[in-house]
Amino acid sequence: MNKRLGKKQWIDFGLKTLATQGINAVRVEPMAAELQVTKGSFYWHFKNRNALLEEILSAWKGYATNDIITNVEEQGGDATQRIRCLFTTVLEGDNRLDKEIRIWADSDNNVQTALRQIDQRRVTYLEDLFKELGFTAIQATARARLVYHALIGQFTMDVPAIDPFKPSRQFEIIFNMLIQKPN
Amino acid sequence: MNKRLGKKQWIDFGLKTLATQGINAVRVEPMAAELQVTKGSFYWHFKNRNALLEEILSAWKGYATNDIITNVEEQGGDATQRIRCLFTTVLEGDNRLDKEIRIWADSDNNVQTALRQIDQRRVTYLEDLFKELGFTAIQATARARLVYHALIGQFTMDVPAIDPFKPSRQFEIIFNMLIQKPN
DNA sequence: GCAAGTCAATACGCTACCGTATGGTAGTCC
DNA sequence: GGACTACCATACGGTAGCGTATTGACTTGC
Repeated sequence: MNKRLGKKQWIDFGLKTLATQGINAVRVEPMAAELQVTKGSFYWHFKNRNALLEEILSAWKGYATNDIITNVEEQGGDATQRIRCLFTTVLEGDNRLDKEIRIWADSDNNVQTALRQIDQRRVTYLEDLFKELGFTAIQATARARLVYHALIGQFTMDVPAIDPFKPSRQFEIIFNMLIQKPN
Repeated sequence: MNKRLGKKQWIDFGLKTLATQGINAVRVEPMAAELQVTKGSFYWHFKNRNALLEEILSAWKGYATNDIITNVEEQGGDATQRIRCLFTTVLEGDNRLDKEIRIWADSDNNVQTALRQIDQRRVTYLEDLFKELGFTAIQATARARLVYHALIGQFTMDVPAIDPFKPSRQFEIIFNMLIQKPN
């Protein structure tokens, strides 16, 4: 048993706490208690609470940049398949961290900025997929935004991702709607 | 000049503070300072902070129940017009309060419950509109959810509601997409 | 014009947390 | 085995905010 902690453990635990209990629960004394150490440990690794928050944010940036998109691209397939893949990946994933980051962003400008960049990147990716399907720029943009906003909305209200009764049916309807060319 | 405060002023100011600075800023001493009184006033009107929070929540429930839907219904018109009206009303409105309520709900179960009810009501309303347009139940459900989630997503990321350059164009695209019958 | 009722100021104790200072201990290096 | 490093405990002082108790002051009813 390695009772001694490293900086990484603190950051990981910070991320976990953020994801499960929100940014307000990321406080040094309570966390120290849960980790069975005192804050003496914390202040050895970090200048102050804010330093931890910054580390947490940049850890998330790492995850989010090297993210679903990469994953989807690795799976390959044509645009239709990739869109489908992206959907299911997001819908089935655990989005609590993303959600809490979004909430955190409401009260912290650095987080806000980081989040916007990630959002931008994702929307652009979606746009490209739709263009690949033959949609015009503006058609692609409209669709990409609609989808992305819906995805965000989906998990900020934590809708049970898959309706237990009519599961994939709705998914297919929406999917077809998005893919259908206008007129 | 009426320097004396009533319960209502406190609640209103609470709502305002919530909308502009989030639930974390709804604290009695800071609010008292801004209102140019001491907390002696607050504790005369309320048992404790939580009592204020409850009042705030139920005030919001009032707004939210007697809400956009009522508004849209008053405007009248057929389903298409009403959907269009609902869209623009929401997109042009000030959704900060709704957003902060949603954030608040993340850390308070009562709020969560209230919010779910409102969400439910709104989605159902949308569903009915789509049914009125001749969609089957499941088609209507899928569309209603997609739209609602997108709307939520739209303002939880605070996307500039109307893109300054291509304003209504995207709106029309999405609108047509939603209204078009499958196949 | 005086009693009741309404609102507010002040002063206090309490908790939760931040951050610092200082000293202690267990491994590592030579 | 002494020095050095990495980590942790303890004790302390400080702040923000909650809630309570007491007193004061203005307002209205009679």
